[in-house]
Amino acid sequence: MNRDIKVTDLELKILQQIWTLQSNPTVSAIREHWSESEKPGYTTILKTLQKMEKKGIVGHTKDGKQYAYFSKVSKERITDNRLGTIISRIFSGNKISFAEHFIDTNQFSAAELGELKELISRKEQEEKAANQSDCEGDEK
Amino acid sequence: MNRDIKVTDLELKILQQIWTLQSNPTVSAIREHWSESEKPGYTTILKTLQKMEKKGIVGHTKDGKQYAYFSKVSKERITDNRLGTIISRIFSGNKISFAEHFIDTNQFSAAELGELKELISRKEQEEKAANQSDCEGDEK
DNA sequence: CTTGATCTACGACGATTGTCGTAATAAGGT
DNA sequence: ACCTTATTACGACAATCGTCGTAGATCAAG
Repeated sequence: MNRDIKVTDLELKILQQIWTLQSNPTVSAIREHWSESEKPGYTTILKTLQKMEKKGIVGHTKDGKQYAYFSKVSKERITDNRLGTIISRIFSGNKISFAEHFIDTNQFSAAELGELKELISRKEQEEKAANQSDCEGDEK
Repeated sequence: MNRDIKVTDLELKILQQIWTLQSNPTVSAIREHWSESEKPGYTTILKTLQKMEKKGIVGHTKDGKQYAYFSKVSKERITDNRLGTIISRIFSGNKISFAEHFIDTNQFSAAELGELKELISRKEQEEKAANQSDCEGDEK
């Protein structure tokens, strides 16, 4: 039922504000996150929020006469969808190949490269631990 | 002038075929890469290619009465654009945070994790070498 | 209760996308 | 040269997106 989650550019920007702000923002609060020169009209944001609500991307509660919006999709859902497209369409499904591009084209400092290795090492430990408990628990 | 390179879903699928195929494919060749049940009409592909050409995304040469299309944008351009959006909008510009998500949500085998570490180590060496030669005079 | 200010609801519009149908064109065979 | 067929060109259409203008609803102050 929760199919393809696909959000447009404006929708994504709106979601970004909702995710960033701690509490459920009103239309005006969401709109504050554009620079004055690029701020879309109030009704543009509102209408888009209403469409998003119809699609199940956001919901709202009432606060006086204003609406306070909250997200109904996780960053992870959106990320997975978009990243999945990149990997499958551009890198033919090869995650490693994508990773290579990612490492190569971003300027990472030595410290950041260290962090990345740390991340991977941690993951390796996790998997090792998971395998271990598999052997102990699922015994014959 | 080569601004924002933004391609739609269908355009990206078409590019995928062009990138994948070794030589410049004709419309029919491109169209072959859809499963029979989902294959768009011949003219759908053609028209989209024509629009893409107008936008400078592809070009074509003539081969008898057929056109042979080739890509004018690199996978890297498209990747950077799309990945840039993900990192800036969803991960607030934090590349490491994105990497963490990437590592966590994809099921990497032990071997793949090894490859990833190898990739990073290689990058570390490269940077060290680059710094070295910076000190020697080839500095910019 | 009336008024004014502030929000939301709704409709319209131009641009773009994906989709075809159909017309025009070009090659090749006979 | 003529006809058939494969290919390209063009126009149309519904759906969606971003964008507003404006109408309607709601609340607070007087």
